[in-house]
Amino acid sequence: MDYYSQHSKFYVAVDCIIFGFQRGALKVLLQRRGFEPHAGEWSLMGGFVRRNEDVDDAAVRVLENLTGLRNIYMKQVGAFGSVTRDSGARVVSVAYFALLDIDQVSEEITSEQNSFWADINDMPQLVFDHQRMVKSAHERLITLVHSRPVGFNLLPELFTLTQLQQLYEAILGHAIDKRNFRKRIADMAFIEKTDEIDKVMSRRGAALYRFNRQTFNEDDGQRFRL
Amino acid sequence: MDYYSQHSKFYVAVDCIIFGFQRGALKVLLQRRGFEPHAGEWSLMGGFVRRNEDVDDAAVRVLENLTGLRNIYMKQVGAFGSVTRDSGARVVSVAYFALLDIDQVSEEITSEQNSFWADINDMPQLVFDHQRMVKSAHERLITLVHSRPVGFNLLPELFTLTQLQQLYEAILGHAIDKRNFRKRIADMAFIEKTDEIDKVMSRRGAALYRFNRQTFNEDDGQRFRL
DNA sequence: TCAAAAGTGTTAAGTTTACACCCATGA
DNA sequence: TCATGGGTGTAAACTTAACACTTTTGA
Repeated sequence: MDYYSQHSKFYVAVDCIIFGFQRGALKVLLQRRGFEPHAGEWSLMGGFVRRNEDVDDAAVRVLENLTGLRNIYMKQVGAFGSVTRDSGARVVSVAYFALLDIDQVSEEITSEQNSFWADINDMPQLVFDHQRMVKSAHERLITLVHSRPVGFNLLPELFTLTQLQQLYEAILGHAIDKRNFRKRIADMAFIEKTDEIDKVMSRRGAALYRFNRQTFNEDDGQRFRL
Repeated sequence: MDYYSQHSKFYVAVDCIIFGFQRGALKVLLQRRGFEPHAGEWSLMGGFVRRNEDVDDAAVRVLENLTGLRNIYMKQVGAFGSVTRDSGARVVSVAYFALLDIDQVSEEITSEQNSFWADINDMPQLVFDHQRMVKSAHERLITLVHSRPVGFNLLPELFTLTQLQQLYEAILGHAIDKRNFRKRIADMAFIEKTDEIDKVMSRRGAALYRFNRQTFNEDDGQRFRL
């Protein structure tokens, strides 16, 4: 008997905090829990880690199952390991957050999954410690967003400056001065104005912009800061 | 058979990145691994989570076992869950970092534990993914230190401004202008000058300061930023 | 008396904030 | 023609960065 086998084993799960942005609001994808205890209540999207699966890969798998999307920006939030966190069994859960373009998730798939996009400021009660997970994930997102160009993951490829500003206002939870915001954006060469015009949000039309990741990576001096 | 029991179980471990500060250098406490595989090689201080133990509590327990200290500042770094990370068995490990005053750890206990304080810039090779854990922990520490008064955990209760500056230089990895540094410190009412004088580091003697956590918490306007 | 660390201000550059009006368009 | 969202610049306040010499003491 080796040294390892004298120790206890645990279920290991992943839970995903899936962020989206819609009509000026930051949203989180929630799902009705499908098994006891607390079947039918709202929870994050989760799943158990498999025997031969990296924990990170389990999160990717769960996300793909529930949204149909791959290659999504994900980051680990941390492990939640209280003895009593899951009343059904001892489960250590690793939380991940994902940032995606809400329009890429078909309504078909969300209704099939019994899931819906809750406003982060108006969420139903969640099972177990999922509320805490959301809070941690949101805090991480706020920190991240100040120094890394991750917000673009929540927008379509082409977006207007108004959308971008509303996105940051939603994440940070406070208003931003329009002129100052646009000045800062103008200084970032990797946020490129395209020739396209969005006519959906205004009669006048707004220029559409694109985040150029390559320019961002290449231009050594490029930094994102808000 | 309930829904949980169809899933796999895993060993869950904690690994501690224990930071200390000594003679101008940021240090990490390493230990010779006591069991196979890789027995005798350098590793972080770790241990397995017990059946009825919170993961956070396991980290506290491991730290206390290996340093004799309690009530130490600790924060989770994250879970490391690659299938192949531990060649002995499938182990999901949750890393934590701790900040403590190196002088509080007796040399007796470190020699008994086969451990030593490695300079963060000159560490031996570590087993498994422990090097990555140290890197993540250090990055987290750098981020944290910019906005939270956590550095004091690495110093004795009374410290000189030179010590404090050297600490920040060691954590951040770059030199800081002495006058600018001292100006910023002077603006923080919660870093109090005491009547004590340190005569160890200089003939002239340097004023000893103290971090007053209460003042920091109470004074609502107080913010720490470096 | 000298070596070693402690202590101390000013200025210029850069960054951040506050703030209000005209523009283009479709209904 | 008017309602709606798009787009634009300047000045003051504040923050950061650069920089060099004097003090105290024990050996």
